[in-house]
Amino acid sequence: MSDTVLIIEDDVRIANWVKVYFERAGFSAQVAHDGESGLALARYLAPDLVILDLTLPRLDGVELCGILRRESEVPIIMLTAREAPAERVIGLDIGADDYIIKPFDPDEVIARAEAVLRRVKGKVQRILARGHITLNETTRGVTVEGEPVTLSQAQFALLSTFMRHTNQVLTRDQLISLTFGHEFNGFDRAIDSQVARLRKKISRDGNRPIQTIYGVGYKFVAERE
Amino acid sequence: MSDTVLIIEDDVRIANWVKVYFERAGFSAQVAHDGESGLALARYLAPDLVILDLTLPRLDGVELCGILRRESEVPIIMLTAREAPAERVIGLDIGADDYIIKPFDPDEVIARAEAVLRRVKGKVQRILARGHITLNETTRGVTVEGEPVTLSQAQFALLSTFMRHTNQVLTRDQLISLTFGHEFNGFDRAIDSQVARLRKKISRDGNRPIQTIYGVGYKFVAERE
DNA sequence: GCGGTATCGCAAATGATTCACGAAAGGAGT
DNA sequence: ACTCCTTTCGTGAATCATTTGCGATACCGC
Repeated sequence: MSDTVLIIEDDVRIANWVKVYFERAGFSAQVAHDGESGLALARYLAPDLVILDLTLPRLDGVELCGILRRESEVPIIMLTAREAPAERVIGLDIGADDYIIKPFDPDEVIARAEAVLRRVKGKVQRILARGHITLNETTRGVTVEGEPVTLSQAQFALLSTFMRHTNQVLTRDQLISLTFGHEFNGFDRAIDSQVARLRKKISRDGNRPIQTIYGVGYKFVAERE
Repeated sequence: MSDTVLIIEDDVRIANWVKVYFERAGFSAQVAHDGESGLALARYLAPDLVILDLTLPRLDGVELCGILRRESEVPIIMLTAREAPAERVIGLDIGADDYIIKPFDPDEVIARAEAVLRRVKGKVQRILARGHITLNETTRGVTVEGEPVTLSQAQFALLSTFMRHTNQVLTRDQLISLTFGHEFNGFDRAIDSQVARLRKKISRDGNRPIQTIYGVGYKFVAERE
């Protein structure tokens, strides 16, 4: 399923040029040449991304950006004239996700578009909840029995690995490669320290989520005893 | 009640041409042909909008724009000669709300004028409030526990980014691209300085909204501890 | 009792903060 | 246009804080 892009740009030559590049990159692209038809098309198509020129006939790009923002969450990339910093700020303040200064490299447009799409799509808060522990990957917040706890980077990553493999026994090597990849500078017993520190922070009375499997490794369990 | 427009343009032909279009669009329009009489007329009429040529006899358009800006809030649209990017910046920096490059389509002038008027009149104050901090994007004012504080341009933009992503961890790279776009001249640790300066201004006893996430970045939180 | 595991503390490394300096930009007054 | 003053902001050094690998020792489970 390819993403559809709506390009609103009054200069026909530029519009088609950008369109071709988007299509070549696997997008489905549509073009509008003035603000009003752009708005109409945006409502009709519900595109995944809007490329919006700042200066447009019939309905200004800034205006249009504000309208689109109020009506949907669609990511917007503004095209601005070279050296127009004041308008740039306006464009961003009004809710555009990115902007590109003319004249631009079409490859750059594609790259930015993909970056914005990645960013916006990943905006859904990814929350893991197991038993009395929640882990929010967006806010990087961890909660134990409703209380927030603060974890270091490594501890957070380690807990994330554990929670993604609940009720599964993991050896130290598995923990290391799942959590840190293969760029870990310690021998496998360094994990013990991290597990100890993690345990100290997320264990509560009668609830020790990380169990030791003697001679094998560790297991994260969610149920209370 | 129709809006009155003051057109300050030394080329009599162009001035009248624009005047006719404005009147046809329902505006009441007046014309001045040099800077000094333009200034006098502006003071006398208190127009709702000024169309201002960049190059004027007796009193330069840039000068005039600055004077008008200091004396009132009247929106100003500059008319600039094609291929004068440096002057464009000056025009906007000096406080114009928009600019149009000659030669222009008169319909475009009307459209821009209406857009600017909508923007200025629709004094929808865009205010962000998080905890004890408020940020008014329209007036560019910031308040901490009811007290106004003054921030630099960059600090304001940075705080705005933080407040738009409350409770979300942002890396330095994210902060830079969200706040300044891709035209940032510094390496990523320059953000540290700005965060420090911003913290100094918006932190209060027992309330440090910008948290450090060691090894990751920063997080703006709204709650008190 | 023995090999595996927990706990603790330390020190090195990494990251963050603070401070001051200087360049650059903006503004005021002449 | 020129000068002087102020503000802003990136940079780097010094300082401070946190993290974390690792060893020593005590503790378990089998």
